[in-house]
Amino acid sequence: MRMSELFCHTYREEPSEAQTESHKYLLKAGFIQPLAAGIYTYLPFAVRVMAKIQAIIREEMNAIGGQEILMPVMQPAELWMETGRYQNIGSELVRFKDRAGRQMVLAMTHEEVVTDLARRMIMGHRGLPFMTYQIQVKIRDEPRSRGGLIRVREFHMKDAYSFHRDAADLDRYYPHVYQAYTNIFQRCGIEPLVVEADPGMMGGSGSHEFMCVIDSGEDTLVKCNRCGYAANIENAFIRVPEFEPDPEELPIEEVATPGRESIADVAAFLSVPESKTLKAVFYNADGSLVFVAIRGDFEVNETKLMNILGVKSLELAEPELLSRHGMVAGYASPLDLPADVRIVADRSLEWGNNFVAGANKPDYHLRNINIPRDLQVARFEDILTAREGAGCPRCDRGILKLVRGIELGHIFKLGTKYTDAMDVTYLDEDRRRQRVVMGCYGIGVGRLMSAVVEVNHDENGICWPRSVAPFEAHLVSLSGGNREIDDSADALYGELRAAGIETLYDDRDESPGVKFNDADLIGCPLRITVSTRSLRQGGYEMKGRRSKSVEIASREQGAGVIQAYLDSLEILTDNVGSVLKHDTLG
RNA sequence: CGGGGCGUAGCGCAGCCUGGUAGCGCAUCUGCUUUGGGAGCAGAGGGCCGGAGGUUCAAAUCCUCUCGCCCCGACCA
Repeated sequence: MRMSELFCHTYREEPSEAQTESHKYLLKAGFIQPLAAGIYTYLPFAVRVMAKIQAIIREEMNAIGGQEILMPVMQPAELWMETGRYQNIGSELVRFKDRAGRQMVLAMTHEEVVTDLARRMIMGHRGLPFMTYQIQVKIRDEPRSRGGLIRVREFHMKDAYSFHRDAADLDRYYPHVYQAYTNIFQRCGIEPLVVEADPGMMGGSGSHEFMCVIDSGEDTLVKCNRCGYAANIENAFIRVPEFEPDPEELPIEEVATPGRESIADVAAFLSVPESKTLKAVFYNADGSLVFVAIRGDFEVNETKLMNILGVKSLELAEPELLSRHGMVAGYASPLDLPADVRIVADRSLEWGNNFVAGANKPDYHLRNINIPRDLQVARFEDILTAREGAGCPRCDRGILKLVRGIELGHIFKLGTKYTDAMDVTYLDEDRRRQRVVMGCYGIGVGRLMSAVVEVNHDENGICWPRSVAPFEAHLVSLSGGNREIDDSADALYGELRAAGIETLYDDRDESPGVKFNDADLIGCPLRITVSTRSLRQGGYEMKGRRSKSVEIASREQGAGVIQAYLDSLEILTDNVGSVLKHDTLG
């Protein structure tokens, strides 16, 4: 491609709205153009990168028996009512009426349609298992888009769905997807961290997220320093700590704590560690008040709490709701709770005694609250947030570390959530009607492109891995009107194209500085310069974008030596369908 | 949805406090010179100052409302 004809231009100034590196460079180098909040046009460079990512995804999906389909974005709301998600999902699901007044939605994911498809297509056990996938636009009216392509309202997702005769077959298939996902991310130049995750609105029995570990990531992850345990903090557990309770339970005692409302203030005022306090956190869960009791030094994990309560919405209770139930914010007591207030006690309360808690009147706390002496708890739940330095729940001596990451892919064992709701069955060998079991597997394509940039850049621009670079070679001609150099560069461009090397040819009438800076910014893995200097040295200069190593290729050697140099730059992890290739679908 | 910030030329910004002819740099176009790290000179084009009301002789500037964008939080496969 000649840059003089390319529909794209780079920017000299840093775009002001960009906060993350990938957002900055994708805008500055002319890969994307914003249209509205979280909605972007993909320009030629981005389209080329995404096409390469998609090609990798297709290879890996096909290698585990996937068959590509394409499902509609515009869907009748009926299907979503059938699974209940029409009612359960908030306004991020775009709803509208068509001209005939029928209720419609724009697909934020495709479980409903694919499950409907399955019930039309599955006849008997001979038709199982199978896996279909698509690369299709998803529409999610996110409450807050951010980070360039990291969180957007319209994006491309590879979503795959597998259908099985039973859970055991899904269990057998799931590791193949796991492996294919690992291959995909590695081939794009990212070593993923796989974490145990919360299935969220998707439902199902278990899921794994494939994360790109980077400080700018929006998810917090825990990782054991000794064993392989890793989890999204939403779903992370900790080892039960060693704990030495006080030798005896002391009588309850009321103490004045004027103006001390926070755990930190109360603990300091009474000279006790925060772990000797009982923290009361109030939530408005689908409109009703929930009293959460947790040891003062821990934080509530709201994802876990929502799962336990089985509610759709959870937010901190507003003061009015508290007072309506006779509770006093800052001094609330778990004792003598009104009957209509549900209490959820975290298991951290089992790891202590003689707690300090609110007295349920302003400026007073109670010392020496003991469970179950003073407070009967039907059941302790795990609703605490894992923290740095906590013990690993899987091994004896491991310590958890917190890292940040970007969620690139998510795989779910959905089970029968959708096939139950939509009644998808098959006849087995004994002519018994059986429920179909599902898995589903997603990857955000644009987000993956962004993550590749987050991980592969320097202060001058992007350093694309060869596997997904918009072009392999960036040919820079510094002719300055010199006919010999123009001819020489033109000839080389022709040779490279003939040799099948994807080349971006900077034939513009620009100064060397402009061309070199653009080359660094755009980030093709190999830069080739033709200039009076290079010709004097015997040919063309080859410079690796990442390695910055420079070599001269003679004019006679032509494209062959460039191909060889390119091949030497990066060892591709060419592991299509590796490891688990056999014994899969199809 | 709460909190904060910002909307002035394609991009980055100044001007606003203290009302009085809308500016700067880059980019674009023309000409000449220049060509190994964002060139020089000369010239040119480009604006409903986000929008709507209001105050005023006069509004980019002051007031009210509104829309949009960004950030933090809530939310989120």
